[in-house]
Amino acid sequence: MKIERNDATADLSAQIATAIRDAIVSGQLPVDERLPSEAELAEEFQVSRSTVREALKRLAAQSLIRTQRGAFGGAFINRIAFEDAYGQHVTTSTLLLSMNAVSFDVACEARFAMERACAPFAVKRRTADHLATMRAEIQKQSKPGLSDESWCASDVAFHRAFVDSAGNPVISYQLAGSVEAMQPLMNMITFTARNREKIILLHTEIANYLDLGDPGAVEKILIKLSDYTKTLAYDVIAAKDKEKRA
Amino acid sequence: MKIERNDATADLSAQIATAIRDAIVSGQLPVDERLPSEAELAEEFQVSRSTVREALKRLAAQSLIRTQRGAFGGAFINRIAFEDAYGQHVTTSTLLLSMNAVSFDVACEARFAMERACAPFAVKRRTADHLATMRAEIQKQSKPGLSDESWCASDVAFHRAFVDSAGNPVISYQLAGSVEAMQPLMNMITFTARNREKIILLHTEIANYLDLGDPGAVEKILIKLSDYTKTLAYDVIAAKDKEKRA
DNA sequence: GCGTTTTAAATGTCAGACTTTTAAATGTAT
DNA sequence: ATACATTTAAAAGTCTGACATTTAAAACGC
Repeated sequence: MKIERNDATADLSAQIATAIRDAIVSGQLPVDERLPSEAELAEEFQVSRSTVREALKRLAAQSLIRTQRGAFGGAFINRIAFEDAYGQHVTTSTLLLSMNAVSFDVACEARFAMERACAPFAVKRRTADHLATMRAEIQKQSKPGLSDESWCASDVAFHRAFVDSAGNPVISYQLAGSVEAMQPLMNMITFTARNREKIILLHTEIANYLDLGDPGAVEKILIKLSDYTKTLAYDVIAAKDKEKRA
Repeated sequence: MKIERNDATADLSAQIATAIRDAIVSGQLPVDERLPSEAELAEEFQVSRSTVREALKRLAAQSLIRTQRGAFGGAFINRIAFEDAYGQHVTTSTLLLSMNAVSFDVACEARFAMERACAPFAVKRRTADHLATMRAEIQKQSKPGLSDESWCASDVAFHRAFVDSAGNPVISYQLAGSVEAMQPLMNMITFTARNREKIILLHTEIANYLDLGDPGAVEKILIKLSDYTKTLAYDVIAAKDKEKRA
């Protein structure tokens, strides 16, 4: 591994983390390879062990390495799992939306545009399992007395099943960021029984057309769902504005 | 902030990082809020300062906080910028593809499916700037003697401009992961002059139809481009297999 | 040969000191 | 009084050295 500390202004631990990260990303360090021990790295980079540890924690936070205690333990290059990547992506996306005043419209547009892109693959590859999951979520959504939060969670689960039915893990991963990150925004909406009824109808139509294998129809319903979601959001925003002025 | 350390098996620094992360993600800590000093956090969580520091470095690695030295410095909740999120997303996606033996087909399908989803918005919102960038990249690609690496970089720049022309930052962010993460895979392909010529033609057509405002045509070209890219990849894989057997 | 114990190597944690940075507070001269 | 220089204190950054804990290999005993 190269000892290249480019940005001399940054903290030592950040420089070291970057150096190791670059080595990992560029493929110089194969998966499951063990890094030198903390003491050895400290010697190599001419810093204290604490500094090395801080660098390693940075890498661990990104799932680039995992550490194992004990003899023959150490820091190992981690094969990043889809699961880990999901989590990070969702966290980042959620914060990105909530902190940057991304409008509901923009987030909604992005999400449904990408969901529509799943339709052609979903009709080809959806399994009975996917359809069953979607229909189970629809059942849940029909239950009276469901809290807004549980409703939204079920909504996410439904859409997740739909996206997964496209049978492409990369698409599922990328979309996790858009679909799940919108949940906090959706949670702001108070869904009336009438709202829910309409959405459940659209969900049912999606499941049905997916079953029938009509991608065009699925896309059309998704557009309707997107439009309706936006309408509901408008009402919430309008109500808030009114409140503010009062 | 709550002192909740759920997973007693994890390292203290990981537990503390999780506790603070949860507080940030759930919105309990507003942007630019200052966290207590390291010494205060150490007291609060009843651990040493080093342990707190390791926790903070983990959060810094995810751009959740930024630290400032000096009096009135400290750790502040960071407003995560699209730029930071881009970088993390690209790093994670790149490793996800390279480490998990995601087939070229799957990655390619995901990428072009999502790029196609941009077409309707791109034709509506593309500016003269976007078109100029795309055409400039096409010019670059026509230069003889361009290295494969430079060629791929320009290819990414072209597609990035196309995606950006959809005028939705969330779409741009999500797609960065798919488009840029494929570059290492694309780099494995050796592009002959003839290959490049064909791709340049398709790029030109995309720019032209974008200019004309025909989303259907753009999508068709993107499908052609996707198919052609897959063909080239097949050849590389076939050649490698042959080499292996020899 | 198999189970147990020992051992050594590694990470995890702690305590305390020192360095550097930074902005506010204070002082000083015009 | 204002502008500039100096001091000061708070905080992160770094280092050193110690000890605790975990773990798998090696040594040992039966």
